[in-house]
Amino acid sequence: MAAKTYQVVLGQIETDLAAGRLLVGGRLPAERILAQRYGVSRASVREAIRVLEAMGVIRTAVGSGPEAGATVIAEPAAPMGAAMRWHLASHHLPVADLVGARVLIESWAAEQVGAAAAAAPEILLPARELLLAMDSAALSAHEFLALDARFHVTLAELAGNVVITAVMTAMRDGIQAYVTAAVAQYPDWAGMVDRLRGEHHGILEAVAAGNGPLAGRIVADHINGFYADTGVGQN
Amino acid sequence: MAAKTYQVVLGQIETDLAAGRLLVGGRLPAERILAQRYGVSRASVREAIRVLEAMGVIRTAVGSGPEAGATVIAEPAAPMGAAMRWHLASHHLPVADLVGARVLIESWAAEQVGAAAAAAPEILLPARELLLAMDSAALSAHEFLALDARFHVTLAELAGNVVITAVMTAMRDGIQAYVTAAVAQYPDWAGMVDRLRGEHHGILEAVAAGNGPLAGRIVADHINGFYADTGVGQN
DNA sequence: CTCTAGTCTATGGTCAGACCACACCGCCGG
DNA sequence: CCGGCGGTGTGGTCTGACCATAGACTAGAG
Repeated sequence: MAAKTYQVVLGQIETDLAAGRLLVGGRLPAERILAQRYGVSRASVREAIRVLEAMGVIRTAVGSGPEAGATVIAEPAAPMGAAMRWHLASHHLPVADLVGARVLIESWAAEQVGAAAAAAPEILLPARELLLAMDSAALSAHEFLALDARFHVTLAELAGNVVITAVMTAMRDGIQAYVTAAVAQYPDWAGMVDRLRGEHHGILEAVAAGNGPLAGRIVADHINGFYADTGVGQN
Repeated sequence: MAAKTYQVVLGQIETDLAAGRLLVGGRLPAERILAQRYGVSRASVREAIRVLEAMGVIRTAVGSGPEAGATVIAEPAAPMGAAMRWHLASHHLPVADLVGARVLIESWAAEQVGAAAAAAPEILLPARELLLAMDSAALSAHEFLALDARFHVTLAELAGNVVITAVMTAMRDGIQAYVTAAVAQYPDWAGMVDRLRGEHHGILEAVAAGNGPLAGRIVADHINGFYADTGVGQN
């Protein structure tokens, strides 16, 4: 199969990226320049740029000045989240499998963080602040869920593995709409919030105590319990 | 931020997909038709189609007949693999993190499969055949690695979680070039192959015996050992 | 001298229309 | 009956134009 024109452009850009000629924070040449340089039409360059954008490799902006143009970024979670959304939409990615993957990844992350927190307890500060914010009574379900999502992603981040963080973020992105929809119909949301708060504190305490395995078990129960009660992933 | 034209098109297609108006195996209308239907230019439709292609949602082919056009597919692993390649290239995704994620996912998968194989041993047949093929002495390093990759992905598939399978496939895709490059410089490839063969059989035996935890441990050692010896991910 | 408003310019965003390459489908002549 | 050959629908690519935006520049007013 002969490479399509836009794939040739992608190959060139990948080479530049790997060789360090393009750095994160730097900018791609203008579309018209790239078209001329590679001897292709601007339309083909634009198709390549669309793919790069979808892959979280660049961000485009119109106008002039240092913020404009195609800037190289590094957002590995974005394409994975988008991919999960698309394949959830096409009904070929069961929500239950996402839940299973979350249990695996988050319980592992909790274990790791438990070990790390024993040596450097201060790393847990961001997570503590999120829990404090979630203890506020005046939160809407939507706000609470947003903080909840950040709490889980933060814990995963603390495990210090970019791949795990990316997958975790991607799953939250993909699943968010389903959670919001399920919660909107949940009869006893106030009670649910109370329980979630308690479980969150349990997780953080276990992690802070350096008890990784316990933290992992609580996380697993926390996630499984939530999805079992709300019915997300049961269809 | 006003939605760009191609994003509008993507939104329409996502709606159709979620509503079941577009099914896997079905075909998108022709680009010219879509352009007319949404009142946009064909270029914008094409940009949307490029994104869908990158997301593993469609496959395009020229010509006429049932195989031509944009066919809806379901390849969630493809975009994740591509994303990992891109972000490995931009040096913002350490190979070591990929290795860590592999250890987590594959050892978990081995545990799961161990439990499942106790009830239905025949599910291991494809994995057995791959090991037999790998025992052939006449394999080049490249061929061996290809079978090795399939063995690992097959084990992950047997765990029956689409997300895990996708992430696993993606990691193999992303890491493949690095492994090939490292192996090409490895001094004692013959010895390495012998060891890998032995470890693979050990994994499969533990799985077949229903000893999930043991299988998980062997898998973890197998992966960590390989990367430690070849030096992949140490830079 | 300073500030403001208007203009310039570089950039991505979008469009229209054309032509090519390809692969099936069906007609028509042998 | 069958084989070649043109029709037709599809994506692939190019050209060239114009619009929208946002920073940079500049001339004029105060």
